[in-house]
Amino acid sequence: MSNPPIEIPNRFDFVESSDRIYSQWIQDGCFDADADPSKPPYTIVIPPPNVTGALHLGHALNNTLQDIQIRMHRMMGHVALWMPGTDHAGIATQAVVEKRLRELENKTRHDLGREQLVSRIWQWKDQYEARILSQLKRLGCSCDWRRTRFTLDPMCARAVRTTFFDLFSKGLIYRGKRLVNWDTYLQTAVSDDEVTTETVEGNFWHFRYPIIDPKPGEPSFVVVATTRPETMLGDTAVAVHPDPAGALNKAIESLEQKLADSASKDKESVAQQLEELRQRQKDLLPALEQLANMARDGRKIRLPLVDREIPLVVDTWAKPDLGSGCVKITPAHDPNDYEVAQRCSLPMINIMNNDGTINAHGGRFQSLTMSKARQQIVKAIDELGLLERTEDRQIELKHSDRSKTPIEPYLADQWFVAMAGLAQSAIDAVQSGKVKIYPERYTQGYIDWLSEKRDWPVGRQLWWGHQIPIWTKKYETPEQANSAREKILAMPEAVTGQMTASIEQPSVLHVCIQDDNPGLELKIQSLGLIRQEDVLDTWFSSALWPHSTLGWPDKTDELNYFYPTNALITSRDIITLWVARMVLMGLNNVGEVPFREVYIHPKILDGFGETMSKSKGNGVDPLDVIDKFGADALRFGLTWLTTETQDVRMPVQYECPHCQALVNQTKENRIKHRILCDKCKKPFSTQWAESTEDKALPRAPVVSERFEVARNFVNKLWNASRFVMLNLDGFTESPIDWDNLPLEDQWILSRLTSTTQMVDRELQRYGYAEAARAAYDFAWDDFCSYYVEMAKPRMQDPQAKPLVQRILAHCLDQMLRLLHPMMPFVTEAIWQELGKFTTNRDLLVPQTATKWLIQAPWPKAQSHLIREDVEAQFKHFVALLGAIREIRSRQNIAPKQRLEFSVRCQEQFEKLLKPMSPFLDSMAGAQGVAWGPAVSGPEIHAHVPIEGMDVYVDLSQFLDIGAEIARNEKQLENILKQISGKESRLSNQAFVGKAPPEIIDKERQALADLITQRDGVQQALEKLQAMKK
RNA sequence: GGGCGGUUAGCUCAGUUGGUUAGAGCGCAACGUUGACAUCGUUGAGGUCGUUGGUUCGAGUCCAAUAUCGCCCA
Repeated sequence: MSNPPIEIPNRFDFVESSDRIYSQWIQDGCFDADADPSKPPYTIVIPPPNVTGALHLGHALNNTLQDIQIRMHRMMGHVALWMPGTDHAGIATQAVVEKRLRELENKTRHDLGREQLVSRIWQWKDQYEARILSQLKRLGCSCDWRRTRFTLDPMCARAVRTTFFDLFSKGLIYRGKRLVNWDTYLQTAVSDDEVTTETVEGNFWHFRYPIIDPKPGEPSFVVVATTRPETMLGDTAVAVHPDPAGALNKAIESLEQKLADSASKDKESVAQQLEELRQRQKDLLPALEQLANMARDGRKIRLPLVDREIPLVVDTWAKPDLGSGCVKITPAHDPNDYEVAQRCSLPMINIMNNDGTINAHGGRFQSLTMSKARQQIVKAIDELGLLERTEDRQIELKHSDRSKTPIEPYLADQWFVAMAGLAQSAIDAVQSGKVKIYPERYTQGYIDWLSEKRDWPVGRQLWWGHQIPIWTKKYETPEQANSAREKILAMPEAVTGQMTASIEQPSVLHVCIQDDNPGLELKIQSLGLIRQEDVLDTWFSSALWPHSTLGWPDKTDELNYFYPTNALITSRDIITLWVARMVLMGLNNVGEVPFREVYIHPKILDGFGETMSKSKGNGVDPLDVIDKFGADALRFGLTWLTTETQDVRMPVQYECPHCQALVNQTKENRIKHRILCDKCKKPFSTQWAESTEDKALPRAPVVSERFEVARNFVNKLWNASRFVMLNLDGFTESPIDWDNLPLEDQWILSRLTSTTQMVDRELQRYGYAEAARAAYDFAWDDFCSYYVEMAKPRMQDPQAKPLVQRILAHCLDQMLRLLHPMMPFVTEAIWQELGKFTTNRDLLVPQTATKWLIQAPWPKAQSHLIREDVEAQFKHFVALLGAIREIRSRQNIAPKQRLEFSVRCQEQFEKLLKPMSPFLDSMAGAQGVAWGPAVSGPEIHAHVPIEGMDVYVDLSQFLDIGAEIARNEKQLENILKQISGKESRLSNQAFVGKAPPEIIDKERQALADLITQRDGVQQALEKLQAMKK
């Protein structure tokens, strides 16, 4: 099979090829993975993207890296399953839909009701899921789409119910009153992980609280300071430190220590703080001591505005070194105060409604928002003459990551998963090495976080998610609750383990039902129990993803074969939220870790080092990049950038839709609705466009020049392949005479083999950039710049041609395989073209090429082909070629002008390089006229000394003496610099005495070479200078 | 406050266990296009490796301090 008369275009048409190839893969079931005990499995579950919105560049990176592993392992002969799907992302998705509802229809979720809103969210989900999956397909992801899952689908729902029931039965799920982070905008609790702290300008208000019946000599009021004055409505105590003198002394001591340790420029401020504390010791301490005594004596305070009697208590939370030394205690609205209340048995008064307004406990401030109440309370306190002073102050304020509004700490009923045992199991899994995290430095954070063993608040006051399968009733007495419980546990459904019940002290009954069972639910409801409205935290269902997608709780063949999965590839911000929870849930449910390895990849930042996000306007849509550069370029570009230590910084540009000029994105223009092109001055719109006028303008895609490297590489590979195929006419499968291969063939096979080793090794250890660079360097430098160039003259020789063809075809074949995981489309397209010429081109493992490259065996390096001696010899050829090219360039000799050179060298160099003359001819337009130890340069020449050789180029026709003198002078200077460096090193007794002998020998040898070179250059210079005169 | 990471050419990044003259791509300069590729080729210019100190015969690499940027946790 050879020589079909076909035209190959000189560009890879990725637009035409990609969709066609992708659907052919699908058609042939190339991505399908079914349990096959005769082969090893390789499994990755996708980190399910949120259906909140479309994918961005970070997802493109994440999924490219997964696809590389999947494609490589598939080629290695594994049954490679990549499990796809999406995540319902409770808060995030509901928030987006609610926001649209408000903007477009001016309605709230309560106007619609639960059912209606959830149905709207399903519509949204359907739309974005489709979009996300099509993005993944355009990226080339080889997921087993038949298995696509969604965290809210019936299969995942069943896993959630089963898990919840199991944990509840084990007593690991409970309800309690806890202080939660309340998002007043979304009206739900959010976890600590969904909260960010920001520094804002605020105030510190100092209030006077009157003391009831002070004894003679005692103050008539205490001063407390607060950044949130409205919370005073819920104050239930004022605290003072039990031992103010001791606490102050301790603070002073630690500052003194700090003063001694700190650098001089910090000393001043530390000294100042110290002075303030000493002053405080003098001025304030006696009063604080007195207050502590008063507290012990049971003195009470009259809380202004609400007119409530509250105690003065002692607690170490009051810091004598801060403010007045006294602190108001609002247990229902501050985490620290909550702890004080528990220690001192104080009542907890909740003053806030779910929507962030003041409730009935706020008296006349009821139904004001917290911020309105703040103003009025400060005013009222001031009018009572109780406002001592107001300070400006920077305060740390928690914000909800979801709604970007300030968090109100709030006492609420909350469902928790008890973490102690579960967390320990997940710690053990990593410490024992059952789960390995790459790069290793992320391990500590994982362990630290789990070690806190904080119970996991799993309830969310949302409508979008898995509703908690618990039915609840509060009884009048514990006895009633208990007898109801016993009645339920005696029901057949409880006896058979479909249902269980527990008591929340003192008299609340909770019934948990395992499966979706409307009949049983009605039965329970008829007993007056009402289902919990809350849904579960999204991460609860995500935590089950590796086994729920494989069919758990059923013992499916898939679960048996594909679990534990091999690798999880994700981003560092969800190591705790997701990775840790998957580990502990996998261990709890299946009894085995969910994956063996976790690879944490870099994040993509914009040109200013900021994370990309839609809300900043600096995000990049992968489809824009794919449209402009092709999916292969996007993938290879991202792979190229995935180094171990660094995040990826990616400056982005708008591509003008009128003239295609690139306009740099800046912090200024990235928030604009319309931008004028720098070049054609015409306006275009951005993602922000709102007015009909702006929207009518064409939108500029946002792209990055950083994909040009990869786009160029795709082109290079395509054209190198094109060259090979255009030269395969008359291809025969003749056997190779391995023992008598020419140097260049041995060399390229050696390079190919090391490259194979490198790519294989690096990809298996997630060294993506290293693998990409190795493949790139081989293809571009070794194969294209040398081997293909040397093949050109050899092709003219009918005797040499068959061998060259075989080696070319072999190298191309192997290169395509190595590059396929990184750039699947172009390599597959070439594979199909190449197959038209020959399907038997693998020199090492004689085999017929598979129909699709995606199914081809992964190359196995045969290390005996690595020939360091050959590679070393080849370097001399490269040096000689470089020397001649350098002279050509310096002397500005026209490319078509041929020239002659001679080489003074040892015989072994002559033997080595003389046979390669044809290559110097074709690659440098130069002909060697004399070789050997006796050679001296022609009368008028340029001279370049290289290792072991003196190269002379006959310049009688071209010599630009000035240029030649300059070149030699520069070279001489360089050589002299090196010589003096070496001489001083070698004359250093310490070096000669202590350095290892091989290093010293190397230095001596290098020095001798340099001296020879120096002499040559000096002679040449003398000659040139004589000619000039 | 604690932890992690970064700082190397104009830009974006590599740099093995310390060992010749610190590399790549882009950008820049010069030359070049009828046979794989101008998304290309050849050649070149460009770096006191954030700062200071230490260990060592020898430090971009190891240690300490420091500056600065980013992220995570409190």
